[in-house]
Formats: sequence, C-alpha cells, structure tokens
Amino acid sequence: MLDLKFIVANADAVIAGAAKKHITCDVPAILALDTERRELVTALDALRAEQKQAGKLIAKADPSERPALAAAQADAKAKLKSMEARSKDIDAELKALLLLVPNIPADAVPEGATDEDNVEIKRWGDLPKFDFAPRSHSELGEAHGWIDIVRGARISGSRNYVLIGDMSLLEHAIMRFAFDSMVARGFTPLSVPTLVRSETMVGTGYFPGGEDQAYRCDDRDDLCLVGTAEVPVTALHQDEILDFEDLPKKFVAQSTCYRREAGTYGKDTKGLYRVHQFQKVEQVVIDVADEERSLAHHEAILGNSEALLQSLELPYRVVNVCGGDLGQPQIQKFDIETWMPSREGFGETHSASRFHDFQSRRLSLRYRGEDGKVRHCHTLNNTVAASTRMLIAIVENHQNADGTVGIPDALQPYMGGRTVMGKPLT
RNA sequence: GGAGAGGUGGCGGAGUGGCCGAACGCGCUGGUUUCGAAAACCAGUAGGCCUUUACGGGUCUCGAGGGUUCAAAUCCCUCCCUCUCCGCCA
Repeated sequence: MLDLKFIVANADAVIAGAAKKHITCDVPAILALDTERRELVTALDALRAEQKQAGKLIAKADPSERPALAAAQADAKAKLKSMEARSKDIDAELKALLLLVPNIPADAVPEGATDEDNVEIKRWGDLPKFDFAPRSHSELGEAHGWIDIVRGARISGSRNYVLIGDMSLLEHAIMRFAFDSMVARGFTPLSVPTLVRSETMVGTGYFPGGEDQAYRCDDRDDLCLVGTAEVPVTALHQDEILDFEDLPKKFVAQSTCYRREAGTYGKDTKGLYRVHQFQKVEQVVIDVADEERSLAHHEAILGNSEALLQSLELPYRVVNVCGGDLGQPQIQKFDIETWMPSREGFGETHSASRFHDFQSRRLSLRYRGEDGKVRHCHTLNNTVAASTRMLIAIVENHQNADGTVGIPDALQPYMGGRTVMGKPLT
C-alpha cells in the first residue's frame, strides 16, 4: 500500500507506475474521496469538540438543569451520527481502492508486458554437455522409483507427488544445506505457521487479487495456507514499532508452500515443475526506510542465493523482471532461472523482491528512527531454495550416462557422504 | 468440544459512567549533582488523522466491531485472542 499523502502529492507518478506494471487502479477516485474525507473530518472534529464541551457543561450544571441541556444536544447528536456514518463509508471505500494501487517500479525496471520482456543481466556456469541422451527428472524418477506421480495424484489429485528413497533424502539434504548456509550468514532461523489469517495475506500484498492462488480453509476458520514463508515471516513484527538498533532483522525459514496454480491447466504438467505443494527455504530482511540500504540488501539476498546455486554447481542466469511481469507490491524483482536440461532452457527457481514500505504499511510494521520519528520499515525477500525445482535442476544437470546422479560436494555431508545416487540403469 | 478467568501505554499494574489518553511503579531520554560512574533529585516519554509556515490547536484509539447515553476504559451485544481445569489427541 502506498501512503495516501504520497498518492495525493504524486498522482502522476503513481498513475505512470501502474501503467508500467500494466495494472489498472483508480487514482482520480482516490483523490476525489480524499478531498471529501478531509472536508468531512474537519467538520466532524469541530462538531465533536462542541459536543464534548457541551457534555462537560452538563456535568458541572445543577442536576435540575441537566435534562434540558441534554435535550438541546439532540440535533448535534443526530448530525454527528450521520457524519460519522459517511466518514466510515469513505474510509472503507478509500481503503479498498488504496489496496489496489500498485507500488511504483524502480527506474531500473525494464519496460515490458510479459516474462518474455525480462532482461537477462547475468549468466553463471557452463551448460552441461551430454554425450548421451539426457533423461528428464521424470524419467529418472520413474526409472529409479524416486518419484511417484500416480500415487500422489491418487492421494491428493493432480500436481501432487510422492518422493521416495534417495529423492526424499535429497530433498531434505537441499533444504538443510540451504537453511544452514543462511544461518551461517547471520540470518535468524525461524519456524513459522503456514496457516495464516487472510488479514496476513492482505498485509503481505497477496490479497486482494491473489485469492485464486491460495488454499483457504472453510468458513469455520478464516485461515489460508501460505504459498511461501515470506508471509508469516514478514508479518512477524506486524503492528509493532521496532527500535532502529535492532535493525536490520534478517530471517530464514523453511516451510511447506501451497499453491493452487489456478489457470495453469495444461501447463508444465509433467513432473515436479509445477506442483501444489513443495518445501522452501526463504530469506526475509526487514530494515529502516532507506533506499540505498534496501538496494544493498537486494543485492545481498540475490548473492546469497547465487552462492547456493554455485555450490550446487548449477548453471543459472539472473533476469531483471520487467514492469508487466512484476507483482503489485514490488519496487523491483530479480528472478534467478536455473538451467533445466529437460526444458532445454532456464526455469525460474528464485525470486528476489524489494518492496520499500509497501508491505510494512499494510502490516503496520514500523520502527523508531534515530531522530525519534516513527516510520514504516523496508522489507525484502528471496528464495534460498525451493525443493522441487532444485531437485529437477540437480538431478538433470548432474546425471550420468548410466542414469546415476552425481551428488554435488556441498550436499554430500547431508547424504551420508555418498557421491552418487541411483544404480546404473540398463 | 465442555466449564471458568481475563485482554489497559515499552513492561508491570490501578481505574466500574463525566475532573481518564489514562494513577503508581519499572524501563528509557534529558538535566542537576560527581574527577567519572552509581545512587538521589527534577523534567520528559504512545500512535493515527485534520489543521497550522511554525509554535500550537482539534479529534480518534484502553483486543476488534456494533449499541445505550448529553457523556463509555467503565454499561449491553457480537467476534477475536490469551490463560486455568476437564475431555480428546500427534
């Protein structure tokens, strides 16, 4: 959410920002409502002041005079009531409109409509050259009995899976390696709820707009399953005023992630690429409202994930996500795409976002600055490792001609010291 | 799921209709004192909104939302949350 005062003062920039993101929002309606709101609040406050004074006079007056004085307040009372009702309506309308205004993308965000317009800014690693026909992770998974899609679907419907044996171990190995490496970098490990109130989904910017992508419990509980630990972690200090000495706060959390993937029928149906549930280690940074510091954090959290991919010996590229492919809340986003031989291309594995105070304003996440002033924090986050897409990349990139898979050095300690998984396929 | 208790400022904790945005204590900040520190003493110390060049003024908020009243932290209703006991349970 943007600051209403900021929108009023910078309406053109807000409109231009929304256009760059290809998102529609009604700024003129917001301006009109705000004008009405100001006039109303001024009048309302004056009336309330009168009312309070009158009340105090009644308290001091002789009891015999009270009924008459009280009766004289009837008009003011009625007027107050209708003004308050109107005021509440305006606030509600304004809030609803405000929640739909997107954050303004940074100048460095490229113009564009879809992910095809994202701009590659970096490439690392040599693409694997196979002197045999490489197998997809689905083929390897099936041949080794590592992945069971059929039973996954039988239990839980399409886009569900069961990992078996070494594949399950490898999943745990990746998650633990990712988690440990972030703790080693000074991030505070967190175990958080994956079931959150819809209010928290609004606070982090997923609602309104993303309802179709989230699983929601039934009406008995107003709870949603999160699509990422970003949600509970960013919301950890909501409604608080933090001390600037305690910032930045850097968190790492592993969680199960649930995604409905509505509207993706027929897309990426094979294998583990697009699934309803996976594990993910996520990094979140909360800091003071300083653009330079936010930028530095953004580079740092991007670097953290790059380091992970490098130690897993996986080729990847970094793209600067274009305006049209940016979500409503982000100032800027860098995606890391890791090479996946079966796709004969790079597949998105990481997403590093910078929000400035967009989320913290919704969450009422603030800090007291050195000057004593209270401001909204800046927030950022990035994937460290998402289980299924990492599994795809590792298994496909490190496969051998005989169908075995080399375990990257970094993961070997987490795999009982083994260097290879799977028996040679005939 | 059943029964009960409770949600007040950074924390503890008063306050059961008007003088309460809120006693008192702790904490924190500034000052006095001191060679320095501690202690003591004095002062200050929530946030949102409107208004004002500024100083300031006004208003709202005592878990959330409604209601009663001239007037609500205080009375009534609904919801949320926490705690205790019982039941169930990984």
